Amino acid sequence: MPTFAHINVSYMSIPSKFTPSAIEQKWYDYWTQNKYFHSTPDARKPYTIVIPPPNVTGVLHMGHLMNNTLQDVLIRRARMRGYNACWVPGTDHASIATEAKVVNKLKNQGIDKADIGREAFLKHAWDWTDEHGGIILEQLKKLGCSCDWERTKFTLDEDMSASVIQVFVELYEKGLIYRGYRMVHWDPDAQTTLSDEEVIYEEKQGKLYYIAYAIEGSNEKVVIATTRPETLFGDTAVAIHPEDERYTALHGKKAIVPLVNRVVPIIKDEYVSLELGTGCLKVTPAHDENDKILGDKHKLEFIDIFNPDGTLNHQGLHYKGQDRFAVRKEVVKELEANGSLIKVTPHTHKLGTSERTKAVVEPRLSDQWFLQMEALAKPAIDAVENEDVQLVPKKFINTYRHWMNNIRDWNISRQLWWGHQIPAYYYGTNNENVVVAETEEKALEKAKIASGNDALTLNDLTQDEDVLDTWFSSWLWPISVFNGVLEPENEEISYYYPTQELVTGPDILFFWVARMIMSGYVLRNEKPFSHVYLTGLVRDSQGRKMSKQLGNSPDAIKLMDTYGADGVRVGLLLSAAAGNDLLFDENLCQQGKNFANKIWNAFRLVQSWTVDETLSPCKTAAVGLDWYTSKFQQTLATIDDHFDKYRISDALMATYKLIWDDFCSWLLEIVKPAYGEGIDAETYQKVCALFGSVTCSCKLILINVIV
RNA sequence: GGGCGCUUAGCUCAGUUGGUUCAGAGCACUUGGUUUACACCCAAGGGGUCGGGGGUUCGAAUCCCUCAGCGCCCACCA
Repeated sequence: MPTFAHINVSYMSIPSKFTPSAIEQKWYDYWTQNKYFHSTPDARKPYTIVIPPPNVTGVLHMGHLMNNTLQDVLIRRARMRGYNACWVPGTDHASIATEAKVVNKLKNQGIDKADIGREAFLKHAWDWTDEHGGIILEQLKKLGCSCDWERTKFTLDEDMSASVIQVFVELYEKGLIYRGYRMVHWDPDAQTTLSDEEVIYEEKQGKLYYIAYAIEGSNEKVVIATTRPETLFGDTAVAIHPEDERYTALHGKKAIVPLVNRVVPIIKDEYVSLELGTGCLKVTPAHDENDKILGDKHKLEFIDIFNPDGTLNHQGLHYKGQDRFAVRKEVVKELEANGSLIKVTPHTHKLGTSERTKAVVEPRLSDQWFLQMEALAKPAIDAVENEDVQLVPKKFINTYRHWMNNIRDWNISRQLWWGHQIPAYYYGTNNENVVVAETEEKALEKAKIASGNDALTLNDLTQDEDVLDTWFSSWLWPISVFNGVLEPENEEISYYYPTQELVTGPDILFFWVARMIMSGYVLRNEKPFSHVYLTGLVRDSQGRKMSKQLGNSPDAIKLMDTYGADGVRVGLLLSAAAGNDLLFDENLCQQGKNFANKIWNAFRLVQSWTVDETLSPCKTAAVGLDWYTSKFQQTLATIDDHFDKYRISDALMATYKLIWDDFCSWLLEIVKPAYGEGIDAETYQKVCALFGSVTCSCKLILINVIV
């Protein structure tokens, strides 16, 4: 007896090994023998999908449901068509997000991360991971995802970590990775740098402050406009446009920064706009990217006024130790009191905020590791442009190309502990020399050679404190899960790579997809996947983004309990046009649940019939069967076509109508014997066969249909 | 500021190369039926100047221009 939908939630784990497993072989035989689906000429070739690894301590949300249902449908279809389908699951250590959670947890216990040190902190982080990790994988099983579970990977697994380190070393040796003192995005909450992609610009209503700076040796003043008066402690120049006639009198003069009374030069630079503000600019080289350029050009002093947590350091004088935003208010008051504040006007501007912590990002100068991107981007751009890697839907090609053509070097170091520690080792009296190697021992060898000093010992080496950006491990995912970094020629990677599909959201097109394409070419000179299916965002029925704050995101687990995994899967797929956001409505899950029940009821009906051997084949039924058989073949071709074009919801709708309207409402009604009467053997047999085939087509989507 | 996309029935969306298979689907709705598979059913039905305006064409939801509204991505401007 079959178990069903909302009653029972089960999952099938179908392992795919290099040689087909027994279960797999059984599936394959079943499909080929029954010819419900034509096996393709490519049958038995690998068909691989690597899962976008969810955060290890994460919980299933609507996006996951959508994403993984799609992957499951694709992988089941491949399996049915006779491919050796392999779907690799796994989780991501999510450096910054996980570390933030652990820091918070410790804080609640009155423990400060800095006090306990790296080792003890990592112990806590691993405890946390062991406790919460893997929950999300169990939830995926509940959703019915037929992953190859014994292949499950975690980005901090030993071999995965070794892969990351090796790639770092390789790219460093190729000269693609370098260390540089740059203006980077600093997240004062997480106290780490961020890559450009991790900064989200949000429009904020701010103010523009007009402040008078005195001119040295005169009673004149010059008025500058700024949105950040608190940074005046770091001012080391005032800039004007060389041809600005309003200010020709200032050429060669010096200005006095209020409050600090620092005498700074008035510099001339074309960069200054004649229209904006007052045409006169304060220059804070340490805290603004443009000002840094001016600072370098005019050889200005760089004065860093902030502590890592966003409070002011001793440069902030009497504001030392106070938060930057509190200081802004106080500085404005003080300026007003001494008459330096001329006026304040409202001003909207885009503020950079941290993707993870939402903190306002601070531009900050520091030593960081970078990966040169320009050379890596070239083959990756070509791959997408000539459709060697196909983006579905195509509209994302433009976005992709634009980003890739303007790509900047990737800041890959993070001032965190949870992650892959950078394999760079410093030595020398001031740690001024650096070597990069997979292990401490290898580093020591390199250091000895580089320094010519054979007496160096491990104690003379200090490893870089920083870890790598999480995405620096994710970008290797399709390769590293098959151990393709450490053993580039191994059987598995040669067989499974490149993979066929990547299913993910457009929000990580740059974070992840583009970088995987780049890593594929730089490490293996081959694309990582042939198709990228970009799903839409799941929104609520009013079109709002699902978010914790709004509380409009349904509990994925509860949803499955209410409607069954099948109901939820159908509900999501019904509106799953690629690349379009979908407005999620629970009614669709209800529809999905109804669909599952419809099949269940049809099964009960057929089961209830008793065969009467004395009856000769019914003629009406034969006509019905012929009609339905042809209808079925026709629809099957349509469904296949929809799938080939990634029109998953259309494929589902075609299946839905075939079963509901054609099979149930027409065929079964025609064939159904009158109450109390039996059915002839031939008709019964044919109906059963057709029923088997009809459920085959929905097996892609419904996981529990077993007849 | 630059780029991309969307606007079709009450709702969510299809509509691929412009032409009697182009005005569609599902849900919702209305009416009738059915009470021994399923009220999670069956049948029939109503409902849209395809965002506004202009143009190209024998012919436009489909191509071009323009306006309006919505959304997304990118960008260092005080």
